[in-house]
Amino acid sequence: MNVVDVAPEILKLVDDLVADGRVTDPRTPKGRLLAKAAKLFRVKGYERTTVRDLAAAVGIQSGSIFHHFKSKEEILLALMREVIVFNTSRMQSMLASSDNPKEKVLNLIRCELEAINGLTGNAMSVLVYEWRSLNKDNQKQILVLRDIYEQLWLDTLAEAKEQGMIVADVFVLRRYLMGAISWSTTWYDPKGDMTLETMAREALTLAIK
Amino acid sequence: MNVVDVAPEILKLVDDLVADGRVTDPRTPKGRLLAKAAKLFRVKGYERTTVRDLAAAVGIQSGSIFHHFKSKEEILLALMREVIVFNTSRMQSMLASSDNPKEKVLNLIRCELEAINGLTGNAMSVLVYEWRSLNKDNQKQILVLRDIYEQLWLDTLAEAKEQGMIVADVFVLRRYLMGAISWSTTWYDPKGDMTLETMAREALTLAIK
Amino acid sequence: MNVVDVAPEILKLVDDLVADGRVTDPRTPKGRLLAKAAKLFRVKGYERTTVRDLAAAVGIQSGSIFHHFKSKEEILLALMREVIVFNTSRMQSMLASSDNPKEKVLNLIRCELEAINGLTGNAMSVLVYEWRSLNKDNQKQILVLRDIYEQLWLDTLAEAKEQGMIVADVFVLRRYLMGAISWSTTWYDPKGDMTLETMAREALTLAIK
Amino acid sequence: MNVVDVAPEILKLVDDLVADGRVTDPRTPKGRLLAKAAKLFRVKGYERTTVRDLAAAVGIQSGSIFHHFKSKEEILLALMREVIVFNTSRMQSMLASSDNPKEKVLNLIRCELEAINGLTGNAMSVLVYEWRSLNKDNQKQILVLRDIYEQLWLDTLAEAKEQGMIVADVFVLRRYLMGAISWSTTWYDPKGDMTLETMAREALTLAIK
DNA sequence: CATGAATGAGTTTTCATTCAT
DNA sequence: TATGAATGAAAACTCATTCAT
Repeated sequence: MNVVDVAPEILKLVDDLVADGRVTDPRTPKGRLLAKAAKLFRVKGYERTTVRDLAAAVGIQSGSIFHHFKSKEEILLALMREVIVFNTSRMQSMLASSDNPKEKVLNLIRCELEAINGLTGNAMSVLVYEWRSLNKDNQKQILVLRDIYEQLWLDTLAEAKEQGMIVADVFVLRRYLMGAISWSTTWYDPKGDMTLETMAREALTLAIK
Repeated sequence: MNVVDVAPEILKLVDDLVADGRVTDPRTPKGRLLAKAAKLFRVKGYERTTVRDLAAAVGIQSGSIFHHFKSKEEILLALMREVIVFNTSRMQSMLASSDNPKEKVLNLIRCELEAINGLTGNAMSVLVYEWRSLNKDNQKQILVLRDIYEQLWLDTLAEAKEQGMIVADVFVLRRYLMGAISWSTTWYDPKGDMTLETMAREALTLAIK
Repeated sequence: MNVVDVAPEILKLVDDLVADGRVTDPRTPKGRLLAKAAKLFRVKGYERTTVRDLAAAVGIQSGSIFHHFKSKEEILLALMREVIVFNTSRMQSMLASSDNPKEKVLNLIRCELEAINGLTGNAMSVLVYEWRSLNKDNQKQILVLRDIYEQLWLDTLAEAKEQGMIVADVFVLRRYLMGAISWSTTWYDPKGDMTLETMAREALTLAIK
Repeated sequence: MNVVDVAPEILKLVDDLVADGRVTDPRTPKGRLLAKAAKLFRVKGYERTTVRDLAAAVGIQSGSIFHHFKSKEEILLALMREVIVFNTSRMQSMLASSDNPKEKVLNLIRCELEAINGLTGNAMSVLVYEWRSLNKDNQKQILVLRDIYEQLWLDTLAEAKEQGMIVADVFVLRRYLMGAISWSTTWYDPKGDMTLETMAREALTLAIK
């Protein structure tokens, strides 16, 4: 939407996923709609965002929304699906870049903080906080994708624990970290003094001493 | 709702607050309505819970709700106000019981985990996740109460930091802890193997080494 | 709606069915809504009649319709259910009044002509011509009731055939008669010269020589 | 649509009418659209059939429909106009083939049963049951054509009555026959045991003893 | 002629809220 | 206080129709 400095490897990742049909091209009308929806759903909440709000945000008529998506819930679903797909891919490539377990955990934390507070922040917040707005079938669909994502975390934490870097229960630790990181969407200000890197290092000390 | 084993000091606290007019007596129709509302708002979400749902849950007609509360949002507001008032009081009395900073932090954690996953769990979840459903004025009202609550945390953490028990930034740490503990509402199962005490000790290791 | 001369035995029948909960009291708001719906659905067609039309016809707001019926289709369903129940009851009592097969057939014809062109004319037309507007489940429900009604016809025609009064195939004859009689809704004018009794006798000659 | 055995005189009739511009050539895209529309309008009803349904059925995009017809209602109108024109022509040539009034009536019945249950069955059903979907002007237009068609019936029945073959009122008889024959679209199964010829002879006994 | 994205007026339905009883 | 019928504004969604390409 804005001309921001997006790292070239991110642009490459998006292009690859668009080419695979796994995410919607953000330059198409449908992609722009998804971006605006993420923002509105995050700020106002899914239920309080009307289809008219969405349409107004992208400059079309409300009826035209349904040319792109069968229903309002389909928008939410697409949003959630694509944000997990993207961040899972991103995390996978980041994990590949290091062998050191501690570095790997730090990378996961960086990645998730970036996901929550960076480019995909709106969609990630929606994923975390609008879960109940999906019907059971759609929840199941997303759950499959989340499980893949979570397994990356659990495997990495287990590796660190084997090496004695972690004493806590891995499962509980992951849940605590998830809550801690997700919640940052409500208070972290990217324009403030603190960098995400500082945040990541603080978070690492929660997990690893 | 059910006859559960509630610690006598809790009952006493409720009675005191009821006497002060700071919380609604849970044995009155209005109190029962608040309890049911907390449950429904948490499970279905505030927006997706209709006034009819609420009325059906307490066995009255939807119109009768408005003899107790001026509007649906008033119910949400009362819920949030009372759950903070109650848990702030509770935390204050717990803090008074110890001088050891580490013990104090542990007590805060215990208290908040208990608040989120125990008797006031429904209302606490609603407080955390339905924030955007309040209008600006009501948000301001609740914010005043939350600030009092949060100050108890910040003061205690600052004390522990002074004594070298904490290296992290106190503000960031508190936010991380808040997210971690709040999020447990989505995964902690009181009927499972893990006790809240175990959870509390795990959480303590996030903060203090 | 209007003060018409309704035969006392009809009023009695309605009262009995109302008392059993099998038909809606036409004097209640819900009953008046059904009557207006029958008229509108017949004249404009079910699909072309909007809920707003219905509401305007009974002098309420469109939203209030849903206080009485869960959906627009529920109105159609109730209409169809009640008109069959009523006319089946009526036919049963008429059949009981004669032993002569020819007289019985004539009575069935009178009854159906009366149903189509008399008091229940609107609802009967809707029953016959708006069938496809019901979903499969609702069609099944009505089919059960229609089968009971049709069996009265088939049994009576079979009796007349046994006595040599009919040569045609009973099944085909019934279908032809049904079409002939139903279609009269499109052309018979109760205010014109021809009486329903004349119509009935003409119809009898189609069946019995 | 399929390669069915169509009598050569029917093909000839169609060709003549196409040459006159009175009916659309069924081999053209427009003609195929009309055929599909007839089917869909009959099965789902005119109102419940969307322009998208029509387009999908003929394998084009919904916008392209409007290159062939100015509006959806124009399709309905063309359908009705052409099916009457065709069946009127057919009836006229059939009437010419006999001098015997009884034979003539039988031929009319055969012709109408064939029209309702044979090749033009879909369009005929639509003509009979979707009447209210035309606006007043279009109704008037079709009415002119129907009157020509009906006059063939009335003249023939009047002739038979003069010869003492019919006792009933000719007008009422025609209406009854029309209803009886039209209704057969709802129950007659061309793949079942009964032939249309059997049906026609049964129908003849309704009219003539 | 064909496409397909967009329109915009219209539809059914929802639901917090009111108020006479 | 309680009821429950009614309100009315707003919601999601539909769909015939248009039009630039």
